[in-house]
Amino acid sequence: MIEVNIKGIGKIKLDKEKSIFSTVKRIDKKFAKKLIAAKVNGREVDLSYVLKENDSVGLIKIGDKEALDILNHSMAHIMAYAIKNLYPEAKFTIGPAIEDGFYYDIDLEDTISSEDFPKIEKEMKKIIKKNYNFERSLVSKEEARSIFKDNPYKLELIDEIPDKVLSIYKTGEFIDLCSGPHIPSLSKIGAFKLLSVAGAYWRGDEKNKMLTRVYGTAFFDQKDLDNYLKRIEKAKISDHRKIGKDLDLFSFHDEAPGFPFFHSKGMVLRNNILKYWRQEHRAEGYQEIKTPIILSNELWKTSGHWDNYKDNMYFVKIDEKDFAIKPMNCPGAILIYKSDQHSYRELPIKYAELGLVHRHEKSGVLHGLFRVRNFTQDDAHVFCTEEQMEEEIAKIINLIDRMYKVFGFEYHLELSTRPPKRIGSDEIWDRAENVLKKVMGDGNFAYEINEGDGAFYGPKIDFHIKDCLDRTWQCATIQLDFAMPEKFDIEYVGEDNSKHRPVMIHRVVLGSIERFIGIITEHYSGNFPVWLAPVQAIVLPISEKFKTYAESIYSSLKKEGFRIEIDNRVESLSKKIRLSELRKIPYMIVIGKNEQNTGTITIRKKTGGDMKEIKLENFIADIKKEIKEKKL
RNA sequence: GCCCGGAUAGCUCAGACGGUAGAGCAUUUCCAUGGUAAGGAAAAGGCCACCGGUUCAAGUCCGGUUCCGGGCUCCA
Repeated sequence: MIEVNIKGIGKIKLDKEKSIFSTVKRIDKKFAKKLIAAKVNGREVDLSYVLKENDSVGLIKIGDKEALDILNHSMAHIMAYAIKNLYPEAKFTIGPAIEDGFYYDIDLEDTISSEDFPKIEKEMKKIIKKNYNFERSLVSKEEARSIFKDNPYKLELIDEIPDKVLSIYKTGEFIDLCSGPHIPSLSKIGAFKLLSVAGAYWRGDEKNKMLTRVYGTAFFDQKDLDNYLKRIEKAKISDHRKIGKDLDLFSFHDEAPGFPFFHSKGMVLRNNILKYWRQEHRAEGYQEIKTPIILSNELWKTSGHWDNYKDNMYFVKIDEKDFAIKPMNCPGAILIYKSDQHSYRELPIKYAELGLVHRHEKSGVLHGLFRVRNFTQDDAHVFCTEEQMEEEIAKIINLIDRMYKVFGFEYHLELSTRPPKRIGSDEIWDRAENVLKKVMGDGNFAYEINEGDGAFYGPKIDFHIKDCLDRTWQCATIQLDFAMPEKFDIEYVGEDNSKHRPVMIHRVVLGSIERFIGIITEHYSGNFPVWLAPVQAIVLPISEKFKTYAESIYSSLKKEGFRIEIDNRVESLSKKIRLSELRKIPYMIVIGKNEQNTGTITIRKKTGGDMKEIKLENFIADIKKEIKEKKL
């Protein structure tokens, strides 16, 4: 007689050891059908797991996040099985479940393209029809080595597993090294689809062989797959590269790969963001500066960039002397600090700089405005005393929080600690990391730790924003730096009339203005709030008869400073509305006989429906209020 | 940088087997003077990314280059 505790069911006595599935089935047959796997004493196991005395069991059923992960992981095996059937020489490496799907990395002589997907999917369906089980068995390391003797990747993995006994799973003829668990039956698979194929280095190391990675996704229900595919489609139409082109915001050209061109409508976004940015920074006591783009190599040697950042920098020669195009703004700010003596009374000194930096990025990583080779950082360098730094960091966090709210962003924090390649002593790093931890702790900010990801001169707090494809992007960062002041030997005169070393805080709020514009474009799907919209309203006369009145409305609004257009073309109203909708202009102003007679205008909001005939001055007051409040 | 794929009109895309280019939208003009997401007609618009090769003949086949896309590595 053994006793186990099953969460949601309670303590159960069994007269002999039984599997989880048969135990639950005896109690609730219907419920058992929904089961996918279980967690015994905190470890995920198959439903075939045989219960032991005192086991504490949590059930994983359809609907749980873990269940979907297990399904996807099982699908990776099925896909591998199918690929093995079609490409017998394929060597399999790892095939995990990931967010929204799974992949398998395969060493393959043939190339697979998305055109091969139907063929592979068909083979997968054939396998699923056979309704195999995932048969788990335990083998010794020696047995495992002999089973996978032709697969150097699996052998490498086997050698690294500390356990003496390894688990393998057999599905039909396909055997894979795997800790499991798996779905109890292939009949649980509701729907699946192969999504894409890509290259991936073995173990993510670019020195290793490039493997073929096939991505796919699976769900318990066809409807869930359909919804997922719809979501992907929706993300595609929010893509800032597409919207940027459609709305004439920016462009890229072969003549300057990775260097964005901003069109006049894109500049409206940019200038309005910066206007707001300057307003916030003035209020916070920042002084705006501007430093050169080209600076002597000597400076970059002093700063440590030459040793730590050279591969990402561009260089030029001027009058036989070597110069670098700045990849960061800090040395310039330091030169300004050094151009004068400073007293403790002046601190903190906060230099803000919208600095254009250039960084050489590998060609394969360029990605619209998200990843470019030149960008404008909304940078600032705070020079302060050690006593002031906590307060200053807290102020920066609050500033970032305030500014992100205006755009309606969610974000999370990460603390990046000392990287292998760095300047400054371990004591300095300890101190700096502790200060950042303390400030986040005091402010009750949850954060993750990103081990070894700090800048070469100091640890940092990073703010990550989520975009429409659920990718996260680093925007704001706060970096604490004891090293650079040392290198540049900067100082202030203290209360005691002797010289002291200030601490430097590097920080950006929006990060890169270019990237930020990309992010908000996706965030709003191009439907910018009125304060940002490149065109805020468009006047649409119903016919030529009302041209004069329409033009008078247009010029009144223009005079008020709004970004306004008029569509005077000889086209139907429906067509003009459609085109304005496609251009995502927030307000359409329809002018016809009624409006002319009563001296009013009719407002049509982009969202449709909501139409009203009002007086021009009321509209002006409304829209001014909306702009002032930066209404979302 | 690496793997796979792509590049045809301003935009979105068609173009079997090689025989020198086609649609829709946008643009211009004309007709219709219109009431809330495409009124009708016509015109104009192309070094088919670039360089080379095969061929009587290349948008199409083969090399190479550039750029773009999906990933990997890296990153604001």
